[in-house]
Formats: sequence, C-alpha cells, structure tokens
Amino acid sequence: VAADAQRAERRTDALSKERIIDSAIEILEARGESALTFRELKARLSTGNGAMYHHVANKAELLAAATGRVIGATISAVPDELEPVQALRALALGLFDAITAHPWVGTQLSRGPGQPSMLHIFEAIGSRVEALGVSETELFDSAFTVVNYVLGVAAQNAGNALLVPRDGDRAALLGSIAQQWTGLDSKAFPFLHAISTRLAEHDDREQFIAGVDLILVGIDSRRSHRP
Amino acid sequence: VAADAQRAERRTDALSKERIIDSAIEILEARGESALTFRELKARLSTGNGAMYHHVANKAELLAAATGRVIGATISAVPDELEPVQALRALALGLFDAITAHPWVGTQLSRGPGQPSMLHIFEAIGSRVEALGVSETELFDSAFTVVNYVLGVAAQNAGNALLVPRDGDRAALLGSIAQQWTGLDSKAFPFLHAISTRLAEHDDREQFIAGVDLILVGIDSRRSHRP
DNA sequence: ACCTGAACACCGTTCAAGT
DNA sequence: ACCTGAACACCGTTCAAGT
Repeated sequence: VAADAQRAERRTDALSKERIIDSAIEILEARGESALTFRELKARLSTGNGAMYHHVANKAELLAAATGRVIGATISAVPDELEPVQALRALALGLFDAITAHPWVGTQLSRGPGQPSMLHIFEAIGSRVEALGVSETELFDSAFTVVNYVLGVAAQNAGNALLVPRDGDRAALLGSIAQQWTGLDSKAFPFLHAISTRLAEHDDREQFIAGVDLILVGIDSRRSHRP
Repeated sequence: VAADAQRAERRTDALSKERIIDSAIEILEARGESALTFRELKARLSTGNGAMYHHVANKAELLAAATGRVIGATISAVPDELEPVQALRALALGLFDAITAHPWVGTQLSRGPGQPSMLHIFEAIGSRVEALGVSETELFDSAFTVVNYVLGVAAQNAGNALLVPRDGDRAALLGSIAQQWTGLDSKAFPFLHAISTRLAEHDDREQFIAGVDLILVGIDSRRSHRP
C-alpha cells in the first residue's frame, strides 16, 4: 500500500513534457517571451537542466508545443455545425484574439509552415473554404489567401499592441502615437500629420474582420461568375 | 599637406554609424539575423566594443537603422508621378520583394509602429490612398488596412520562405512541403491531404498582389457608393 | 571625442555522474 | 529511465582606462 501511495504521489509531481509546457505557458502569459528561459523553468519546477532536456528537445520545441495548446483550443472552440462563412469568421476572430492576447503565438506562427499548429490552421480554414463550393483549381489559392491574411494581419496588429503595457489600455497607446504623429514635420509627413487625430477612433478588431469579409466576398464572386 | 592627407585617410576608415550599419547589413545579407553579433562586427571593423557603442545605442537601434536603409530605398524607387493605384501596387510589390529578399526587415517591422521606417511606409501608402479620393472619415481605416495587409502578408510569406536555403529554389521547398502533406493522415487532415498536389502551382507574389487589388477595389466601391 | 579590451550578467545546451 | 548540477560556448552591454 505504501509503495502504491508513494508511486502515485511521485507520479503526481513527476516531471513530464506536459508539466514543463504548463510552466512555460505560465511564464509566457505572466511576463512575456523574453522571460521564458530554462533557468526560470528550472527554478519553477525545482529540477535540473538535464531533466528538462530529457522531456523536450530544445526551446523551439517548447515554444511550438505551447503554441499548439493555444491554437488547438482556439480551433476546437469553433463548432463543427457552423455554416462555412460563419465558421471562417469565427476562426479568423478566434485566431486574431488568441494572437492579440498571446503575442508569442504570433511570433511562433511566423516561423515557418511545417509546424503542427500551422497544419491545423490550414486544415481548419481550408476545409471551410472548400465547403463554400470553391472549384478545385481555385481552392488552394483561396485558402492560402485567407490563412495568410488572418495570420499576417493578426501578427502585425499584435506587434502594434506590443508597445502597450500588459494591462494598459489601448486608448493610452493610441493617444501617445497620435501625439507622436501630430508632432511630426508637416512638410515631411503631411498625411500622418493631418490624419493623427483620427487615430483614436480606430478599431483593430472590427477592421480585421472587415478585411476577412472582403476576401470572402471576393472568393464568392469568383465562385458564382465561374465560366 | 601631410597632415591633410593623413586626416583624409583617417576619415576614410574612421568608425562611424554609417560604417557600422554597412557592415551590419553585409552580415545580415550574407548569413542572416542570427549571425549579426557585436563580436562579429568587432572583428569585421577591427575595433572594440566601446567604439561601436559610442556610435549606436544598442542592437535594436542597429537593426532599425539597417531596416531604414532598405525601406528608404524601396519607397524612393516608386516615382512620384505614378497614378495612385499604380503607386500603391508598386509600393506593395516593392515592400513584398524587399521583405522576401531580407526576412530580417519583416521581423523588424513587426516590432512596433513607432519606428521611423513604419512612419515612412504609412506616409507613402496613406498619401496615395488619400489621392484615390477616399473621404476623410474612411481614410484612416483604408490606409491602415492596406499597410497591415502588405506588411502582415509579406512577413508571413517571408517566414514561409525562411525554410528554403538562401540560394535554394522554391520548387524544392514546395515539393518537400507537398510531400509532408501527402503523408498526413487523410482522416485527420482530409483537406491538406487532398490539396497537396496543388501546392506546386502556387505563386506567392501573384497572390499577394491579387489581395492588394481586392482591397483597392473594396476601397473604391465604398468611395463611389458614398451616401 | 573617440577608442580599447577586460569584465559582467546573462543565455541555450551538453554531459559525466548519480538513482 | 529519469534526474542532478557543473561546465561550455556563446550572447548584449558596461566601464575603467587610455589617446
């Protein structure tokens, strides 16, 4: 009995890839990508380097796995029964929100198309584009356009948001950028200088989804005007 | 005379911010972002750390300055006399090509909107969108959409291209990804599995500019149907 | 002002050694 | 198999000291 209890207890706090990723995500969420180091993980998990490297190959694998968690949850949150257009909008917004909330996800996803998270995103989006009734010849390009737009623009926006402190409000950020623009030389930057006051009214998320809708309309019009 | 000659010679090989950036770009072009270190710069410029830090504040400033060179040349290459739509297409393609050729530029541009290169891009694109005749209320959102699309999608594509060796051909990369997709479980990834053979026909650049045209059409249709 | 070169405070990763 | 902890080979950046 004692052996069993001990084994069970041991197993509970035994090191595993899952537990390492748990801790990595906690660090990433709390203090961002630059705070994720093996030394920090070692302290948090009270273990040694070799122990961690026994479970994960390197830091890249760690980041990829952490990204997989976030992306997996995001894709799973979209119900299967949704109409294709609604599903695509939900996927796009879910990915936008996920990348905005976890900028390190955006960084990771821009590190190449081979990673599992990328495959899941492409599959989720591509299958819905197919369900729109897009012809086989145009299917790949259409799906690729949506994926590139969603990930590219989301990551770009997340980069913009990086300047705002973790809990700071967007309004303050926009205000300070607007101030910078107002201060620009109106000869060298006439457009930015003139438009600076409009900056505060801008809504990233709304504009992002408007772009998605625009692409979906484009895809649909090619579909219905097929020769 | 001797003093003049000596001073002139001295000036030629004196350390300066410009020379440091020159060397940084050479390293970035030849061996990528990870090869750019102060130790490498020190060797190439045969100087000391303090000398370099006397001219540039830190590595971030160095990368921003190098990016400024590339972006400046890209924007300058677009003639002032071009019609707005043609200018926007030329800007978009120029930025796409620049980011594809220098992936570190894409990385740098996604690091926040305050940097000078970002201001120049926004000014160049925004002023042309304004020249399209977009109303003041919609001008900011329209310009922001174009900028976000161009930089986001270009960076995304550059990330995709990162996997291909510096001088390797795209076809080989696409071929190997296509092979990966073909090998995927057709139950878990039916879309990717089915579409994998289409991968080779895909043209990033053509598709990128098609997306730009789509956005421009969207902007124009809102302009002409104005209430 | 401009530069030198050692030193500091970090990194990711490896590895002999333990259980 | 799983883990420990010292060590290695790097980083960016600082700084006392020189000219």
